[in-house]
Amino acid sequence: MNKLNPRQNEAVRYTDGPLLVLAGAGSGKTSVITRKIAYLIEQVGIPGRHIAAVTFTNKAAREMKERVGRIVDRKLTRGLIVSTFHNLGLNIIREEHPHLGYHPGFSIFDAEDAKALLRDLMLREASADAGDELNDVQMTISSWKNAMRGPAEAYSKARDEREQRIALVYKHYSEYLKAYNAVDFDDLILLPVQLFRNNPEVLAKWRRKIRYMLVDEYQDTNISQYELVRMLVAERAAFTVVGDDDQSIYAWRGARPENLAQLKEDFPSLKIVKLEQNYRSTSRILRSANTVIANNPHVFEKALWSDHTIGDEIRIVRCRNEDAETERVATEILDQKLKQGLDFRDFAVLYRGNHQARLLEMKLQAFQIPYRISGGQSFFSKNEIKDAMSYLRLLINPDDDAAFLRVVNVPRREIGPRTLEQLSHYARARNVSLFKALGDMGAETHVAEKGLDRLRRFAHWVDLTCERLHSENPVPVIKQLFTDIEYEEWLLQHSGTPRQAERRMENIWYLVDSIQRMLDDGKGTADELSIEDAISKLILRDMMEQREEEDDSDKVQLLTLHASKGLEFPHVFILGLEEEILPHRSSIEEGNIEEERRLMYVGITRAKETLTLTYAAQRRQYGEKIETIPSRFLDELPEGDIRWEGTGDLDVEANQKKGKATLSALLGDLGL
DNA sequence: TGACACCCGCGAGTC
DNA sequence: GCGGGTGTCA
Repeated sequence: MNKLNPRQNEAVRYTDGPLLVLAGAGSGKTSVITRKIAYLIEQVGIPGRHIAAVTFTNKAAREMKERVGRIVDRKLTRGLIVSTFHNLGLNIIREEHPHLGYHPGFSIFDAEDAKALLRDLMLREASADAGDELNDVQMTISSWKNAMRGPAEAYSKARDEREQRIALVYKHYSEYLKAYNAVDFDDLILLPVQLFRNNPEVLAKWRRKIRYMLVDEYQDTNISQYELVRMLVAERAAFTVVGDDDQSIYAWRGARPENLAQLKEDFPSLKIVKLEQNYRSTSRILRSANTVIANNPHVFEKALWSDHTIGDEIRIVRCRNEDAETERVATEILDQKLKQGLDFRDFAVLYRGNHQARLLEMKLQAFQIPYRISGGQSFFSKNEIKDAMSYLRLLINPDDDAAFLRVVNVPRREIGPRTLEQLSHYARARNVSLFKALGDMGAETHVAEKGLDRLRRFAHWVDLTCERLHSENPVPVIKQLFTDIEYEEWLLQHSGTPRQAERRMENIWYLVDSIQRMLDDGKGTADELSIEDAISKLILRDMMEQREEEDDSDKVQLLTLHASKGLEFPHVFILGLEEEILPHRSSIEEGNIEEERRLMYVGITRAKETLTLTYAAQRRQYGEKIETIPSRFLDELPEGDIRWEGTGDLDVEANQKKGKATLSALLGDLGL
């Protein structure tokens, strides 16, 4: 899509004031943002280093960066910020850490580290009951942070005893993070906001730096993210935000679609441009999406249209039970692939909950259909990567207790829980990190001589490696580290097969390589990274996707409706169009049907050519068979654009026959 | 440290 | 009904 339509053009060229672009699904919003960056640099004359474009995911940031790189001269994009909110926050914190009381090389606790710390605090302080589940505590603290509420305020505004207890844990949690020279993900946004509030000069400096700001997926911003944007753009209000209130599906993790309407109040001169031409789907698919979403109240009205053909009817397939449902999808994929000469990658199956994928997976395997499940284990949650990252974190910040505890006995150094408990007791009494405690722990402690000895040997080795990391070429030092600890041996002992161990070791080398690449990339430029910078950036980077994209083999895509946002597929199936599934039971109970409807809307608008909705008349749920009720959203579809199938019963056997026939046809096709 | 019994709870998942 | 997490043995 090289030529912009009039509305897109307007969105790109309007730079006189604050701009909100309401971008419907498939209306080319990424094009608008990238073209606008080019326009700002080339036509308006704002140097790239004074422009910041912010997204939510690394993937989106990467894509945008790449697209800008394709249309703008590399020299002109120097210093241009295209990053996630969290990366921008990290850069601000890194540059301003003295104002915040952090030391260089501070650690970033991921959700797991944070959880471990909270678990520890809850056990220790007994300030929270067993009734306060760990996840619940973590979520509550996170939501307070996202709403920019500190521990003191959280305590004073606590509505009940439970919240008071959590506020106390929150207080200790913050203190410990600070003591560990660590921040969590929420802090990456929160700390810059607090910094800007308390230091007008620092804020002024960043306002001078960022002269124009663009925000993608604006409906997904939470309170603190919006505040960050608002503070940075100030009265000058040189910004463009792009969003779609109908695709707001993350309220449960703090997103505030209200921020769209709020913008109009905070910036009365706000101009609004609507992108309503859809370049993705057939008009039947769009009409269906429009009529469904019309059942939601709207602050901003919009209607998608397309000049594509009318396309096939939306099919609603009733199946007898969930077995028949998933089997139907499998056989249909084979059938359509064969009849229409399609590839497996042309199909996507969407569902409300991850568990729905399990049965589907089994059926696809049975029919030997290759598939890819998104949302699987990410690169950074792999154990070996977590180990490696913890070693690196420990090297740049020895006070990082979470990292220390993870690696102190990996591989085995025969430092057991008893020794560690005594060390941690000692550290707690003196309010220092475990590593520091180790440094000045004397013979007066009750730590057994053997344990102490082993701990000291470990500490000595860390110190030594630390020193070398800063005085020598860092990457060979890191490689040496894994040799030192005989990590490969350890993997061999702890993996199922030698092949698996080998693969896991390859992951480690891949990680080391990317550190090398990050250091090389910035060499000699203003973006040159120190080893500390590179490591902390890595914590926020998901390299998994890059790896997967290399392997773009021909597979059916299986994903949740949430994970499908932003993607498109020629042929889409959505499973489980049933009350209590879509809309989800808890949403019905909470009275939050609107977000479920948006989820349905997102699902429908993923489809380019055909859309098939299925439901099971009977489903096993929590062990018992229940008669289901077809989803209310089915009734909201335009009657003229849908076709019901399988309303008669007994289609399971027919399906199975059809499936077998298709399978043998396929095998015949392959000459098997 | 691993094998196994038992119990719980059942939503989506970015950084 | 089942997967995952925890606790308890050897």
